[in-house]
Amino acid sequence: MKTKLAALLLRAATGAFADGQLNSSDFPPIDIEEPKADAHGDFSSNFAMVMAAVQKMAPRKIAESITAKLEDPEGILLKTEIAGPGFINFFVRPSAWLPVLKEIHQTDERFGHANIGNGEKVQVEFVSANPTGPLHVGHGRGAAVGDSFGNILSACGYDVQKEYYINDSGRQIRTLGLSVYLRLKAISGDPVDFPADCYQGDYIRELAEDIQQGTELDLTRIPEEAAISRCARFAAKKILAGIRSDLDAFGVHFDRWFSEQSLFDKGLVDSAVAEFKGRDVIYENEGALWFRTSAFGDEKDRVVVRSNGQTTYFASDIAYHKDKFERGFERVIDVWGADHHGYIPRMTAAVEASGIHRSNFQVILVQLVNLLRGGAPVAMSTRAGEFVTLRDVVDEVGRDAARFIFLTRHYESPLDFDLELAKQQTNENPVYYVQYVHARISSILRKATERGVSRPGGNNRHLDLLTTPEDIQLIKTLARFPDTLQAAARMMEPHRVSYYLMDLASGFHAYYNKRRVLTDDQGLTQARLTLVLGVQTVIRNGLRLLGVSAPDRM
RNA sequence: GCCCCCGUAGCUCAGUGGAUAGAGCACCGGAUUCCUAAUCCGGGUGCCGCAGGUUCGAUCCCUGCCGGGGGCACCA
Repeated sequence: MKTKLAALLLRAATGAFADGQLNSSDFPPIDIEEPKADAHGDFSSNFAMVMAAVQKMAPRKIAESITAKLEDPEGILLKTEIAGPGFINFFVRPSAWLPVLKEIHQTDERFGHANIGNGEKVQVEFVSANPTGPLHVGHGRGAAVGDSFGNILSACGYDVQKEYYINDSGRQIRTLGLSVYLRLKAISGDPVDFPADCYQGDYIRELAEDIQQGTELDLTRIPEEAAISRCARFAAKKILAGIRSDLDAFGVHFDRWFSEQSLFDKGLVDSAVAEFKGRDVIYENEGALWFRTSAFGDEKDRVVVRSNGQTTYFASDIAYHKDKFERGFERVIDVWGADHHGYIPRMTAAVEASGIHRSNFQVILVQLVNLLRGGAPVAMSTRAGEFVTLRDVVDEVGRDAARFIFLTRHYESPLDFDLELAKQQTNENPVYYVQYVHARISSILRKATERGVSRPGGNNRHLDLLTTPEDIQLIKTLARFPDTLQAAARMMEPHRVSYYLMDLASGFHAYYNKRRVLTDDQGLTQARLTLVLGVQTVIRNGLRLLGVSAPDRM
């Protein structure tokens, strides 16, 4: 509808210029918006105001010239008005909305999808938690945001790959191995001191018990480094399996799990370092190798190989992101926790040094989650192993509620996640409010079948019986869905879909209380069944993008 | 000290440079012989943190300040 109106405006403006009514044919891009106030019509454009300076004319005067030339061959418009400082307001003929229902019926699960992405290859990397412990609630938020955003991009015509980067190499993994090893020794009675940086959760104890059961070898009696390394590999593998299963339970699936260690195994870290060294982007100072990130906007240079010869995680990250673009992704999006924001300049620098334009690398910084129970903070400490895991949360409040709540805030806002609230089935927990629409409509359909009412196709001839303001209002809301998805994709804001669904749900519930779907009038019943089927389809499509189920009964 | 995010109704939060800034919760009152009451309808709230600037127009963009949270390493 918006694109149609924009085309009409442009044609009218061109006509007005040809007639000498306008001074310039240098027209700005046409922006059509939906006014908040009904009195301002269904759509509105600031076209005339925006070009006032170029035309050297009063905005209202321009608007008059344009609307005078406005043609409406399809009869979409009831009227146009010039209002305020020069807005052109469009009032759409109610029946012009009806074809939307046909479109929903025809495109069904693809309704709302678009092709603004043009098949562009995009990678979304998210979660990527180190396999040193179970996922916590913050990871859950990143998972919900990354997964849903990936879904939305796919729906908008991007060729999306979702990837999880496994930090299965380096210092933290060794610390994990050491933690398990020391716990193992403690279990077998050796006196041990646990260094402060060791992990101490119950899961470490379980891992220690598991590894000893799984082998004939007494790991406390073999050389220490070998034992630690063995513990590390075992523990990382086991924890990663747990992470996969937790994400699976959360409804999050990755196209690829990318191992950091594989970069070393293929020599990609060494070759990246060598390449940048050859180009003098990496240089040596005080025995360490430094990446010249300051030449690309970072505040100072960063170490990639320490003076003891060990590479830093940054070194792997450089090789990893280089590899991403070499795999053909035109755009790479990383979803990180907000505590990593200081890492953005150096990563961007590395990408740019690799010959990629910095705008092709984007980071979504997801703010922290405060876990509450009944308003009181839940104390958590990763090192001490006292925390509520993502799995705990999903088990307690359910996958649907958890996923939806993570997407009811802009990701740049800190989120209070209250476990008690998440379990409540009130309007403060809107996932049920939205799902209830789907269930209610299923119920209407069951009732219709019971009464022997046939289910309408999209082409039913009775749609023009949908004439009440409530009918039209609901269809208008449905018509907004494609725009909502595109805005969510363009602005990288999946929460827009959640808010849209709440809005649609509110519209439907109001409709349900005011109008009957199954009436004595066969034609009207057919028409309204088509309408509520449309609502159900859009709810289902939206929820699917968010990874939330659409139940037929509640 | 430097960097990032936040500051909008009593609370939790939406808000794409546009017109009279919106929801939910909480509070009060009402609606169900009839498709699921996990629902709906009515009732009122705002120096959009403060001060400048850009603009025909700023909650939105820019600068400074105030308040809250997070981050600064040859850690990740």
